[in-house]
Amino acid sequence: MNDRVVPEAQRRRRKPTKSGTVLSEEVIVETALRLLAQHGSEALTVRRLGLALGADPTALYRYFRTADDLLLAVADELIGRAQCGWEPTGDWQADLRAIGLRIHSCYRSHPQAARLAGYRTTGRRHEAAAVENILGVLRRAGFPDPEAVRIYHAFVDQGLGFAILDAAADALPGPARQADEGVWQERYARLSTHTHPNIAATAGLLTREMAGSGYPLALDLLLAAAAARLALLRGEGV
Amino acid sequence: MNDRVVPEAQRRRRKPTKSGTVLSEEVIVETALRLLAQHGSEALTVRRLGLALGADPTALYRYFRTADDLLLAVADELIGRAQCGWEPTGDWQADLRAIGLRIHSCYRSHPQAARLAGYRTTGRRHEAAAVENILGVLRRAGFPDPEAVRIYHAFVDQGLGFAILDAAADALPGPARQADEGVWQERYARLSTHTHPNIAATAGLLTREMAGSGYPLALDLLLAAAAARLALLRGEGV
DNA sequence: CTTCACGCGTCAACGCCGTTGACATAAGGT
DNA sequence: ACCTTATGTCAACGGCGTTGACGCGTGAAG
Repeated sequence: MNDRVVPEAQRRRRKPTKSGTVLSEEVIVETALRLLAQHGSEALTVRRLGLALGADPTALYRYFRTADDLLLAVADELIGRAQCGWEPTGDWQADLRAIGLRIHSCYRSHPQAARLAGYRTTGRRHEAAAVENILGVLRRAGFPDPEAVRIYHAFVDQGLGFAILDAAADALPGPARQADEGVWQERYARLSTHTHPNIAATAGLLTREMAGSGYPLALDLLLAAAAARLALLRGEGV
Repeated sequence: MNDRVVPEAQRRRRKPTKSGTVLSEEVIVETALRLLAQHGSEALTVRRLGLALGADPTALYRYFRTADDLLLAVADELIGRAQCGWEPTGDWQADLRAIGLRIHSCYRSHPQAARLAGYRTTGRRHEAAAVENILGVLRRAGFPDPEAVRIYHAFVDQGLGFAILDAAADALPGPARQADEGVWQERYARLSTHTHPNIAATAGLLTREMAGSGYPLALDLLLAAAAARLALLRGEGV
């Protein structure tokens, strides 16, 4: 049914659910975020969300056309939270590092939303603000416009790519997640020195390294290389 | 049931299905890839795969313990295809660049599969070979083991991250994809100089830049920064 | 203060999904 | 030629998202 949903602005009557709570888009999105944070990504089903809200599961269809729609609303909320309170310091490398890490950690803390919607270009308010901020940092740092735009692209998509990759791993249902993480110990640490000498020689290091995210290092490498380019441009310019 | 699956090596008897086809891991994985390519990522269900194979859906459980297991096999096949035919040249930067671009383009040519399985750690044959190769390139280049492992992690996850990000965008259903791509022209190019000065100043550049992938530049930046680190290590070492 | 339209919570049901256990059958070493 | 057992098939389970019909009670209208 397409016309089940009444736009939030036009809602007039509020009927409490059986258990007494009053529903709204806001309450539902917040409950969904709480559910995800507390009980993992498997917990977000229409039925369980209904249960958590103390309402019939199908009541949600009065607020969102599909479960997908609900997830997009959750994702939108995330973008806002990632940027909330950020201020430029004047040190462009520190600023970009901070922005990158914020996006990454914010997406990872709500992995299934990140996985579903992290690669979309929304064109909405929060996204536009982020683009403006990052471009500003780069141009103020002294990158000429064409270079600023190219680095912007690499920087943003690197952050989103890692965010989606790590979020997707975080969002795996329990058993699969443990299995994937265990591979480094259970399997790679036991490969023969003969067939896989390089893995065998670094097995212990690998197990430890792969437990975390590769993003912080990749981010630093990108920033370092960008700084080298900037120095080169300045050196030639003068 | 855990003991339904007989390891591929030990399989002896082959009984054709009702419709006459003979099953094997290989046939199943290939059919799965075809299904994904032709009918999108939602098309990969046990039941539909069984239908496409002309077999009872549950016959798959003789080959893969769970549907997730099957997905891992698909992921590994993708990794294998990305690597097929690659040979080291001795120039570590060129080698890593080639591997990175291969993974990226291979995943993008199977966007549905990449989106579904690109972030998994399979621990299977092709993945192990890839890990071994990349570690080998880095260690032969002269990176000490701890550094080699860290750079391996950043390099691989950056490649996978961009691959999944770009694949996800490629795999968007037509209208949504055009909408997302159009945002740069339709929306960002029209923002006011006053509220978004940096976007307004670079709008034309942005529209052109965001049409492609940011990966090639990000890859080069990562390799350049890694080379700088290596030079530093060598300088100090001597 | 009454009336009454309709917003929205509820219920039952549909058709998918992955997975299991029991069963049928035919291949192949002996 | 037998007999073990690999492997295809079938029926069934519980969970999922989603829909259509129903009716309660709220808030506006008179």
